Amino acid sequence: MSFTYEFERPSLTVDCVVFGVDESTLKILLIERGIEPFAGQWALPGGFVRMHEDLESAALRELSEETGVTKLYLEQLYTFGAAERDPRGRVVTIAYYALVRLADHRVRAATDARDAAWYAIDDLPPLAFDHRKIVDVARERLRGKVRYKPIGFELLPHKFTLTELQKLYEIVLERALDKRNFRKKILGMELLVALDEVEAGVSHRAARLYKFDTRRYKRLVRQGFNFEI
Amino acid sequence: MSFTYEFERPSLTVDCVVFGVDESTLKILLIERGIEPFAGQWALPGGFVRMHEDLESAALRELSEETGVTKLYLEQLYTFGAAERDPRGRVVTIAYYALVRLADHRVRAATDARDAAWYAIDDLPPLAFDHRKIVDVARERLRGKVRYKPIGFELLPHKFTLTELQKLYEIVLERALDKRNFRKKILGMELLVALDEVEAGVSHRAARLYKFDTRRYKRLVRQGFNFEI
DNA sequence: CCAAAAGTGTTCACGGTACACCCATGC
DNA sequence: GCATGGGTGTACCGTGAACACTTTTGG
Repeated sequence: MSFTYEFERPSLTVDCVVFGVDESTLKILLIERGIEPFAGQWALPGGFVRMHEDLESAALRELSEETGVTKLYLEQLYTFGAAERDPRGRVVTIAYYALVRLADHRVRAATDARDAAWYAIDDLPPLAFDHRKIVDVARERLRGKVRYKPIGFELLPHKFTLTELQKLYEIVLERALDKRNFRKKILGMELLVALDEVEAGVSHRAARLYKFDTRRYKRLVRQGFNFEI
Repeated sequence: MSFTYEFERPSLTVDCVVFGVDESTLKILLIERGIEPFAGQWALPGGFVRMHEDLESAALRELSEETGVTKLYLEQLYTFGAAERDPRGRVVTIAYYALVRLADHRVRAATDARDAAWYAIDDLPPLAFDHRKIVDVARERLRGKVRYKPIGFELLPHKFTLTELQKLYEIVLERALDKRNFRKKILGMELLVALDEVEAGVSHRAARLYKFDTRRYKRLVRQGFNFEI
C-alpha cells in the first residue's frame, strides 16, 4: 500500500519531554532507539502522527507504547521544523511536555524502543536529533509555568509534606527558598488541605501531610484568583 | 509530477495572526480566500509549507505573498492539528502571531487571496476553518506576553507619546491604567529616550515624543532586569 | 540525650495604587 | 478665553524578604 500526492509533504512526528521528580532530582524519561537513524542512542519518546488521530492523542499513544506511561499532565510545547533536523528528510515534530508522579510509573520499553529509563536532567546522555534543544526549551517552559500555574503538584504524590513541596519548587526554579516565607505564602492561598495524617518511617518529627484542593482552586480562579509563587 | 510515500502523511500549513494598532483599535490582517474551500470567506493569511524551508520562513513567505507585509515581529503561537479541522483532509497548521506598525504597511492582496484587509479584533467576520479559535489563542498570548516582554513597542511607530503607549497597553490588556502610575513606572525603567521633538498637528499642548532604547534593554536584561507592566 | 527536621512571627523596605490640579497650546 | 489633553507628587497599604529559636520524634 502506498500514498501519492501532487506535492511533497514533510513527515509529522510528536515527541515528549516527560518530567518526574525523584528524591529531589528532576528527571526526564528517555528511550534507547532500537531502529535507525540513531539506533542505540537515547532520545525522547515519540513517533509518527497517524492520519486520523489528534496531535495530543498521538503523543499519549507513543508514550504509552514506548514507555508504558499513561496517566499524566500533558501540554503542547513547541513545534520544531528546521529543514535539516532529521537525516531521513523533512520531519516536523510537535513537542509536548508532560509531568508525572514518578513513583506511580514503572517504565517498560516496547515497540521501537530498546530500553526506557529516567535520567537526571543535569546528567543527560547525548541525545538523537535536536532532542537536546527540545529538552532545554521544555525545562525553560516548566520553570516559567510552575510559578503561575499550580502544575507542580502533578509531580508530587497526592499526599505530600510542605518540605517536599518546597524542595520541588527549589529544584524546578533552581534556587533556594526561605522556609517560613514559603509556608506563609502557600498556606495563605488556602489551596492546600491539611490531612489528619503525618509522614511515616522518618527518624525525626513526622511532618504533616497535605493535599492540593483542585475544586477550590478552580473556584478561586473563576473569582479572579491568580496562583503565583 | 507526484510524490509517493509508504504511509499517509498529513499536509502542513502555516497561518499568521498579524496584529496592528490603528487609532486605539486592535486589528488583525485577514485575507479573502480566492480558492476553495471557503472561497470568498475571510481567513488568516497562510499556506502550505514547502519541503525545504523552515517553518518561520514559510510564515514570512506566505505573509509577503498574500498581503505584501514584510518587516515584522514574528513568533510561533501553537500548532493546531485536530483531525477534522480542514474539509480537504488532514491538515496540521503551525500558527504564528506577528506584530506590525500598521501605518508602515500598505496591504495588497495577491496569489490565493482575493483581497486583504485589517479588521478590528472585536468585529471580525466569520472566519474559515478553525481560524477564529486561532485568533482567540493569539489574543490571549499577546495579552500575556505584553506584560513581561517589551513587544508592545512593535505595534507603535518608532516615535511615540506616552499617552499612545498607555493607550496601547489599555487596548491589549483590556483595562484602564492610571496615567501618573503608568508614567512613573515606564519612565522608571529607563528604557525610553525622550526626544527633542513633540507631536505635531494637534489642537492642544503637544506631547513629547519618546523612542524605545533596544540597546539599553538588552544590556539590562543581561544584568538580570525583568521588564514588567 | 542527641540528631534531624518540623514548625512558627516580626520587622523592614519597596512597589503598587489611589488620587487632583495646573500648564501649554490651538482655535 | 476656552477646550483639550499634557504633565506632575504624595500618602497609604500590602507583599516580599530577611532572619533564629523551640518542639517533636526516633534511635
